[in-house]
Amino acid sequence: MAKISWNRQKEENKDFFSRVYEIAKLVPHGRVTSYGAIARCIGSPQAARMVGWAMNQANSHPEFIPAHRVVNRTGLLSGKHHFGGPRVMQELLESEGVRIEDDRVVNFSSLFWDPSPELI
DNA sequence: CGTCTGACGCACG
DNA sequence: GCGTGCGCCAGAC
Repeated sequence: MAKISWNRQKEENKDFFSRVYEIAKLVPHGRVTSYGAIARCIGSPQAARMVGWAMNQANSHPEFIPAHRVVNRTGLLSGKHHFGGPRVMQELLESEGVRIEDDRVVNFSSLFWDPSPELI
């Protein structure tokens, strides 16, 4: 039983990551979403931290993942230190027209893109 | 195997 | 609106 459930667990984890990346790729240019929103969207509302981990691993993913469009629920650029430099994430967002003030997305509630209704 | 650590979110004050 | 504490769960050591 151990081995089978272990493999199943492994597959579910892989599926989880794949779904996270799939959602992240759907975020429109110039819009942002949150880790928790992605987690809710794939049916694991308490896995927001895992979404963060998935974004951390997004570099090694073969496809391009716009991880800079994913921020925390307050619009804070909590992952900016993982883009090679502390300013990279902000510059990427600003290049898309998203204004940043004090590491926070300006007008976050309007720019927020909720994946749950859109994905269906 | 126990413990710590987070790119989180929520409740509480 | 902000700081603190806690639950969450996969990895690192």
